[in-house]
Amino acid sequence: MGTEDRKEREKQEMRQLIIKTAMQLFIEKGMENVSIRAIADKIEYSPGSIYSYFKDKGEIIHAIHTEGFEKLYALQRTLDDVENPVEKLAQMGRLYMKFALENKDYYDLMFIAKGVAEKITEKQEWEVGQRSYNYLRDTVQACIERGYINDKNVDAVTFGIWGFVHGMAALIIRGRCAMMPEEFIEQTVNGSLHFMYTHLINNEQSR
Amino acid sequence: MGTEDRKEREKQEMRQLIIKTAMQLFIEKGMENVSIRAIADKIEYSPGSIYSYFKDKGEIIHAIHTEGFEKLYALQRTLDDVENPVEKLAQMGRLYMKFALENKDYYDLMFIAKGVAEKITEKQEWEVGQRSYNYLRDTVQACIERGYINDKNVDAVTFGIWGFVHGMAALIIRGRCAMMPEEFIEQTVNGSLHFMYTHLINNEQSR
DNA sequence: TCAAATATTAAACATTGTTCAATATATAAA
DNA sequence: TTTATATATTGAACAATGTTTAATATTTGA
Repeated sequence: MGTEDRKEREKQEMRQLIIKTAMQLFIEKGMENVSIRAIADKIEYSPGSIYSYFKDKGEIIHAIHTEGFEKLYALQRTLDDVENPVEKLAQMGRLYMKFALENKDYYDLMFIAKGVAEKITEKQEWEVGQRSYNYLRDTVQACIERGYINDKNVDAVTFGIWGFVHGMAALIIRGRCAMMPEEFIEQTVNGSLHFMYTHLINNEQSR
Repeated sequence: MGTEDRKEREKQEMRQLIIKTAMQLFIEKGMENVSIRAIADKIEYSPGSIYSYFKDKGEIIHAIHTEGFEKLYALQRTLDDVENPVEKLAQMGRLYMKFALENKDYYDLMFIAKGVAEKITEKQEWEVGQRSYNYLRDTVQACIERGYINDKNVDAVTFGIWGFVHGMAALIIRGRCAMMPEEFIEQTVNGSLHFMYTHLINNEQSR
């Protein structure tokens, strides 16, 4: 009779509205300055109502978190056609930094914020992140197999490279770059990425 | 007549007691689960009293933050006698990771936590961190000057190397390493550090 | 011993996430 | 259409948070 389907659809729409509104407020006022009441106010519902759609605040945050991973993975997949794994790695680095710095709130939630990762290990919900990690790992693996990287420890290299880009992003997002003027950050990051790729990777003739 | 000196000393002792107690509770129950009331309880004072010694909670956190930087800098200075800048860089990397992973709460406060860095830019209180940064930068500079690193952009290289170690530390501390089993983390980090130093640095004969 | 300065307290405030009985609304059967 | 049942929504209440402040103890200097 279709009415149950509609109910379910409306429920999902409401969930989406809450998530969307929460994200708007996150960007506006910063993640920790957004209360359930503020979200409820904005959609003209009572605070208690939110709890018929989400178990708690953490579940809202987790939903946004997952959305972020979808976005990142979609970006990574634009590199599917890049044949040379070194070129792919270089582009992925730039793309990753771009994503982090242009979506600071998403990135924060995904990779920095406290109290988000804990619940994830409970469920097997890391999958959505695992996809992105594997995409990087496969590229590193290809680099090693084709002799571009002289280190057989795929996991160590992958983690190191991830740490490298994440580290810069995290330091910038969490405001730990007081030692350099704001306007130099971008070129410094570019310089660092360049340094990484010219030094970590063997040039063609050496393999 | 000395009584003012004593007053001042007692005030400082009280400040220290509060900081010490706060740190204890931070380690015990995690940074965000420590209330002013809990600290007050533990030292058998009223919550309000804390505010005669610290402007607000942020000032307590900031004091611990500064303590952390003292500890880190002291560690770095143990490398003063290492002549070879490459060796010094390698050791500094290991030492930095060790500090981060053995003092997760300090490290979190110093380099990850939100709401700590903001107040620092207000004052010129970044100095204590700047010292540590310069210590790294000077070492990188020496590496470049002696031809161990083929990149003239000192700041980019320094930031990149810092990002590299910070990134790994931050991912571990904030629980973003679900893709690898707990017991492999240490050896992976060691592998990454090794990868970094064997690839970023020219070997002796090439300079 | 006593007035002035200082330290400490307990109570109050506003804000937070969350719960829950009461109420309104929508649905399915008669 | 009316009625009973299920669902959705509300608003008040709770406990915990950081912080302020008027009242109270305590310490100080004469």
